[in-house]
This record gives sequence, structure tokens and C-alpha cells, in this order.
Amino acid sequence: MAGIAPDMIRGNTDTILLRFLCEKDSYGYEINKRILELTGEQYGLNEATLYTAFKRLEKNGYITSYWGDENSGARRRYYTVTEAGRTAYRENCLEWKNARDMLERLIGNGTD
Amino acid sequence: MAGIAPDMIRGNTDTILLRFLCEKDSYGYEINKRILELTGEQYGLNEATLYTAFKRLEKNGYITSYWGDENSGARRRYYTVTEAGRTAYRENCLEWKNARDMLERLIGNGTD
DNA sequence: TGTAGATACATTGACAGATAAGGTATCTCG
DNA sequence: CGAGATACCTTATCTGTCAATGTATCTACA
Repeated sequence: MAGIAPDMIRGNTDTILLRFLCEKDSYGYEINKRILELTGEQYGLNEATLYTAFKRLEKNGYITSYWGDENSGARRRYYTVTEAGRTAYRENCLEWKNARDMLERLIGNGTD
Repeated sequence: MAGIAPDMIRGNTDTILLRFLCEKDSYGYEINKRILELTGEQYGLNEATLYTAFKRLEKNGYITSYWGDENSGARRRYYTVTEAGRTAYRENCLEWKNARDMLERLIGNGTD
């Protein structure tokens, strides 16, 4: 298992984060753990990438953030998806499906 | 139809070019026309991207090039895929399928 | 007591691939 | 002769990702 090239994920990072936040408020570390679980440890976001993406999403008005009131453990910054974020998520999903189908046609099936 | 975001294709550009060159020797302009056809004019490679990719592939030993002997029309630089290029193509196809399935799981289905 | 490991967030500089914008040159058609 | 298509190429710039580094807290264990 060689892992996944970052350039394959690029363009979908924001969508992935929005997906998890559409389910429930969450924070960086937790989301990344869920990504690792879902991919059988095959893929996880680099931390710098993760926090850069959160900043971008917040700047675009797709999420808001607040500090959790942990009385134990490290502090956590929680994120909440906005209505605009939910809309963006749905649109991104359509774009992904469109791009996926196109790539399927363009790449061929590897039998040559 | 908003077209396809470049970041969705990124990481697959080389594979797409190799795919066409696995079929037959070809040149930049022709490949790009075939991409436009196959996608219903939805997507075409930026020329700078196209020629950068050819350079990269050649540097990696995946393709070789030669000038066509056109006796009419603009000169064409033809590309030939090497054995290493065919192998890379097959591997890239597997990587794409792997990444695609992973993204499918990570992105969800947009129904939230 | 202390120290290793997990949790958790954040910043920095560098890099690779993509882009827009510009350029060269030839042929075809009206 | 000029417009449009064919065909290739270069440069400066942008964006997202990454490695490296830093901070701080809690838990487990010896």
C-alpha cells in the first residue's frame, strides 16, 4: 500500500471536512482520526493542510468556530457548518461526481 | 455547466496523456482535441499545463519525442510512450481507482 | 517524581503543478 | 491581404500541500 498522492485529494479537502461537519460539530484532531479510520489508516490530512483548510472555509463563510470548554485534556477548537457551507457541500458533491465520471472516461481502464 | 476545477484533475494529468499515447503516437494539440471531444467540450488542458506535463514525462523516461515531417501545416512534435511509460500508466490507473474509492467514502453522497 | 506518549492547535518557508498572458510560425479560405 | 485555425513554447504568478518546528495539557507508569 503506497498511500495516496496528495494531488489526488487536492480539490476535495474542503468537501471532506464539510462532510464531517454536516454530521455534527467537530474539531481538527477528531476529524482526522475519522478519516484515518474510514480509510484503514491509508490516508490522513497533514496537520498544516487541515488547519489551512479550516481557515479557508471560515474565511469563505462555510463554517464558524468556537473554543470548547474542556475541563480536562487539551483545548479544542470546534467548528460548525453554516447554511452556506451545507449548500457548498452539496454542490461540491455534484462537482466531484462530474469530475469522477470525466476522469473515468479520460484515464481509461489500464488495459493496453 | 461550470466546467471542472483544475484541482480535480491535478494528479491525473500525466495519466491522461499516457493513456492517449498508449493508443498511438500523437502530439499536444491532437490530444487536447480528443480530450475536449471525450468530455463534450467540458474540459481541455491549458496549453502551458500540457507542455509542462510532456516535459515532465520525458524527463521521467515515460515518453520520447520527435519532430514530424509535415510537408504542410504547422510543425508537430510527436510523442512515443516507452515501456516504462506503459508500466507507469497501468500503475497510475490502479492508484486512481484506489483514490477514487477512498474519496467516494470520504466525501459521502451529499444527502444531509 | 519525572518522563514518555497521546491529545490538540498553530506557524513558517519551500515546493510542485497549474494558470494567464504573451510570443513565434505556418497554412487555408474568402 | 487579413482572419482564423493549427501548433508549439516561455515567463511570472498563484494556490494548496508539506516538512519542520513550536506550544500546552493530560494520562500512565515506573
